[in-house]
Amino acid sequence: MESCIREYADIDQLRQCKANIEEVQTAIQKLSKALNLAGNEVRLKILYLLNTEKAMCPCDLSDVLEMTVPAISQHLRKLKDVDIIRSEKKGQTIFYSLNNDAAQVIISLLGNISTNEAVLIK
Amino acid sequence: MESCIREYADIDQLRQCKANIEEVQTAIQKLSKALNLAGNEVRLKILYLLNTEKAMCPCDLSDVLEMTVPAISQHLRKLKDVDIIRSEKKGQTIFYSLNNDAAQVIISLLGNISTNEAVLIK
DNA sequence: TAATTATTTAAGCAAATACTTAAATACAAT
DNA sequence: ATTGTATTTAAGTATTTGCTTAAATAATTA
Repeated sequence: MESCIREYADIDQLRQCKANIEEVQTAIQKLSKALNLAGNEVRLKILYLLNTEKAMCPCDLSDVLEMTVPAISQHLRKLKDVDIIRSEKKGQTIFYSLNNDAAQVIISLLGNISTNEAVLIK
Repeated sequence: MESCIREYADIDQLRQCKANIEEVQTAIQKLSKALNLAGNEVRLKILYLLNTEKAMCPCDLSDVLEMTVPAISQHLRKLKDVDIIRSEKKGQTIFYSLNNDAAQVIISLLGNISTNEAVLIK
């Protein structure tokens, strides 16, 4: 693209950056995917609830979050598709819970949310 | 909505959840907003670069990320709108850098990305 | 002052998102 | 077997998103 013409553009720095970015490419891609999923108010609430309540069914979540069951179900599917949550069937009820391995990043964000001064976003 | 009819639905638990959610409502809203911004591959790369390079201009970012300048500029604006980043003008160049206060959450996520086993997302 | 460079803004558009409602599936109970 | 409950799936739709290109601003240089 070579859009920089500034003579004081540090060509070496930029080359370094490109190499650097390429190295973390897949890690960033995965992280952004996880953050994108958590970056939805409804889904973050679901994750928050699963973190505090251990396990909940779509029906309960629908109640608590005051949303239709299909809407909840579709969010759950997205989270399950990337293994952030897992499901366990008991009778005709399906209980969802956090998959602690993959949800680690998000759990750490949620952990201190109630007493969180770190969230200074406008 | 009252979609749960299961007799073993713990009504008290659900009421507790609702109260709980209401309490963290604004915190979750803010956090999801931040995560949503970071949950975009291009923006996460920008944040990663700003974290390692201290400050960069749209022009440099355009070079490194191989995207048009307007595309970069629009991402920067979104990040700036919520004060995750700030800008400093030097001549006709505008240098963007992380606003450590508001970017704290994200910085902590990026900090260990290169050696990150925590990101197990598919 | 005119041309160049860095950046933003605006308009347009294709793709993604998040809901809605209706239908399908699966299990349970009568 | 039939009805009822829990859930998912599918189709439709309005909104949002992230780019594109072109034009507008602003600062620098010739």
